[in-house]
Amino acid sequence: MAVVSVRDVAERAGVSVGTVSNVMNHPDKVSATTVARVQAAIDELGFIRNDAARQLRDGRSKTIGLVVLDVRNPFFTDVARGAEDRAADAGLTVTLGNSDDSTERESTYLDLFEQQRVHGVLISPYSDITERLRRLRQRGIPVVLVDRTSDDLSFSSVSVDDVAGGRLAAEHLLEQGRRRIAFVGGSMIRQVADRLEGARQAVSGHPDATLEFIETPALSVLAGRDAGNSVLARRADQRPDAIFAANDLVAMGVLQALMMQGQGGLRVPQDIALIGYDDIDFASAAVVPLSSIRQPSALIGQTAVELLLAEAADPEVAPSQVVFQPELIVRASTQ
Amino acid sequence: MAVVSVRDVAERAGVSVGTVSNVMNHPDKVSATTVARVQAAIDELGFIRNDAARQLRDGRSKTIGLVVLDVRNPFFTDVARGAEDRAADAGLTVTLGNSDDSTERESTYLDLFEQQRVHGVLISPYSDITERLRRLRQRGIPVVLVDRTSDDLSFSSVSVDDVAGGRLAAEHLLEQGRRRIAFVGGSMIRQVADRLEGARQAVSGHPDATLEFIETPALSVLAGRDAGNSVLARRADQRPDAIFAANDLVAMGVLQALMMQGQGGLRVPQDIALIGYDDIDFASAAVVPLSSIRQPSALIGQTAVELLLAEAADPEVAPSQVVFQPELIVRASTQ
DNA sequence: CCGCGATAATGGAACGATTCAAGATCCACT
DNA sequence: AGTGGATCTTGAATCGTTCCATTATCGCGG
Repeated sequence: MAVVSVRDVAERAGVSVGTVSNVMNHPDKVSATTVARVQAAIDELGFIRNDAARQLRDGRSKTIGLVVLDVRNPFFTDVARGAEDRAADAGLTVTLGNSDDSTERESTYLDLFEQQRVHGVLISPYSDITERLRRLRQRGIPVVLVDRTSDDLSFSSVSVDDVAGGRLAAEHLLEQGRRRIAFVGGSMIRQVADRLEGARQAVSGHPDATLEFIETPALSVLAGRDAGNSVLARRADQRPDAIFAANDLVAMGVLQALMMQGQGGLRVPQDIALIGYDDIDFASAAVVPLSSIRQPSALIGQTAVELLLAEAADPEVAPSQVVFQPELIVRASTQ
Repeated sequence: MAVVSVRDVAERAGVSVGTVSNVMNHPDKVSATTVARVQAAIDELGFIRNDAARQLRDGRSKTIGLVVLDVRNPFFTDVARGAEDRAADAGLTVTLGNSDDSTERESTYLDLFEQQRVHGVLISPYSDITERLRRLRQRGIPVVLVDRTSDDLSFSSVSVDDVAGGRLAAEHLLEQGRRRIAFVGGSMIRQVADRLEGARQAVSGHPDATLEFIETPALSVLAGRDAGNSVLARRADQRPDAIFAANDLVAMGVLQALMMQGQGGLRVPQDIALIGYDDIDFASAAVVPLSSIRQPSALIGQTAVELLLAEAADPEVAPSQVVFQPELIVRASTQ
């Protein structure tokens, strides 16, 4: 009695397998007494449908694949939560994949999702995989870009205006009287480039201000710490008076490095002002509460699922680009 | 040409479907020239196996289900990462479910995993679902408890000695000369009860020390903040001189509440010492770097998958209980 | 030149749920 | 009692893969 199948249930209830299936999927097509009898058999035997068989039949699974750049970044877990909640409303689940700044991992997840014939794919792309995504869609798997717009508008996308966000951050620093700004970040993703571009635009309006780019190998606390230490190691007159970090993880790393040093530590914001990006929960709890650029993370996830469902319902629907505006959150680290 | 199946590949390569299958699963049973020809056909057609069909055939999926109490807690994402990595080595993936202190959600995920005929279930249980888990196993789905021991040792489990952890934390506070200790936490999970019990044991060795239990509705930053505010609202002589928070999220909330208040704020650790639990990455970056009890989170996840694989390979193998020891990490918040 | 063993390749039967056309049953009404 | 129509139920076909028992092929020694 290891596995119970519809056949067993049907036998027990004295009906055909077709009827059992109807009881579960179209109860209106079955008389009340039969429903009751079948239901009883299901309960008695502890029958659980086999998802694989259902999926095989209708060609697609009830799972949405989500590939993010870094699961350890609370911004992405928040996006995932938003997506999960919205998906649950539609009876779907979300499988979370983590590309971790690796083209290979990213590709592996797409393979996996394609094998699983997922209901759709939400992805915050790391490498340029437009062709790959196009193929996915051609095979009937809807794709929605997350936290990124589509270059040629051929995919639906949900994103935040990163250029505007970068501008907001840099303008805020300039308004606080800072003039030697350093942008700390790296990893070749669009978001970072856009934020840097926004900062450039802001700085270009101030002839006496400069913008320096300190590149990091990743967007992590650790990478931020290294960058912070490199700044600390400079001669005092070579240091920036403000740092704009590509995200809050980096900002927190920078902050740790700047302040932890027993003797030669710098003061934030007096010596160096610091602003991050994402406004994760922990930003407000940092050594010095962190100014940041807030993104509506959960909403991004929800919206992405909505666009996905729209495309799944009608593959011919025109792709739509949803762009949210970021918001400046000022805390102690910049004033 | 929407979907390409083995049949199409077979036709293109001029062989039977069985041979195509053999090329993919038992290449040694097929001549080199045929392998090449079939491989070419696969590439040309862009064939991708249908997971549902494979699963249906061999009865179980290549996915491990993991149910955690709170995905937003970095401790659990770290556990998940560890599990994912180890699972990937075995060619398996991990689906992450989030019970969020809800019996219903927990149960929903178990239903889902059972429908998916997952390879196994890793769970950090919220409610008492021993019977449910037993049934899962009876149906051939291995179960391993995570961050929790099995009451009757009938399940394999990977956990950390929470009583010892609680003792470590409280003893440290006592050594720092604190005598009025408050334990802040809640939610009816074992971990919390054990940590409290450990604290009790430590305090009971000091006749002049007291332990108070401040219950919270959840283990979140928000709940911690509320608890912190309630402490702040007390008359000064009614306040504890040390707080042991059930986890770092709660601790960070408490910390925010104690310090944020413009005027009446307290100093940590001078007025109140504070220690958390888990030692998440953000603990060291807090307003006041947080002392904590470290758990080997990624290792827990890895080990859990290993026990799972052992049980999957041989269901008769005796369940084993792996218990790790926690480690005290002292930072500024307690000294 | 036959037959033997080994190696390759084949074809069809599962796996379990769903669907759908066709058949069975029942009831009301003439 | 017979008929029409509505409501239920049935059983076979289907999804795409893997497994396994057969059959085909080949080389080689007798």
